[in-house]
Amino acid sequence: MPELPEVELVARALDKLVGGRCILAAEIRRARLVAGSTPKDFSRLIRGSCINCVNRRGKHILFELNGGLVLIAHLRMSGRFLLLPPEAPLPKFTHAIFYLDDERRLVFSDQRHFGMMKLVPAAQVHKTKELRALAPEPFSEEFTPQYLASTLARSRRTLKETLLDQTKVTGLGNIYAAEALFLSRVNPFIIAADFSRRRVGRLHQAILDVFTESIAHGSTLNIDPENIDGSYYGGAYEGRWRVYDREGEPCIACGSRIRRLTHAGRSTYFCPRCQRR
DNA sequence: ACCCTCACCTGCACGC
DNA sequence: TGCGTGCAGGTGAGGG
Repeated sequence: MPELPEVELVARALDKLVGGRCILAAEIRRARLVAGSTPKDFSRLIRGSCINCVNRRGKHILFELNGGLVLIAHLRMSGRFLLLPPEAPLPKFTHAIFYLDDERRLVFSDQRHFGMMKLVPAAQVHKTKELRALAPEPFSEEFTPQYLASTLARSRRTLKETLLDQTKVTGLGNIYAAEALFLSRVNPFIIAADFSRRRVGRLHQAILDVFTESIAHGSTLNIDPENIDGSYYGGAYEGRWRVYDREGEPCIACGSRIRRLTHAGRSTYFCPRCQRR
């Protein structure tokens, strides 16, 4: 269920915890986890690799291995990386185990089975179907208000749908899209192409602000790979949502009741007063 | 190129 | 207590 801030924090934590470690062996327990490969081939390919560093692109985690391979992982809704000490039992829904050279195991567990992993040559990473169509990184120089304005101008879908499209803006999910729209006081149901160009700057800034704030506060979820007993919930940023999951509660700005509408198959939370069309 | 629907899974909260 | 229903933070395939 992670969005950009969670994935960023997971990647940073993994970089610190497993950067420099080597993978002695890998065990894939759920075949469909590894896209485009068999568990056997995947394990054979990754065995003996050392992890140079761990990065992020969009919501994908990139393990850069020596030997010219990159492991691309996506957590989707419920995927989680855990670093288990030698005696710790495997969590439920363990789909992959990487045996490291420090006696620990890096485990991928995923209740809803939506997560995926893929090994690709380093030179091909950004040409894979997973990464090649992604929009610019929100914190890159490319992601300017002008970029956002011209992207929105070409979409006939609503702002909310367009913001969730990773080829238009990368990193937003259902929570932070709602938060960014609220913060900039923009109505989620405006057709993107009809959105006033004058207001794009404020929306652009709000996107950066919700990401920055959440990363700084430790995100909404408890994604610490070393917190192997903890629940997924209980992240430091939890409870700081301004509109998400607050249906019927008072708007923090005006006191109106926050509304929830199902839109494009997903819940959209907004303040009917602050976010008028 | 764009946009829509459905599919992938398990668990949990809710109402009866 | 049990059972049915709808919902959950993400994306890709396949169709038009």
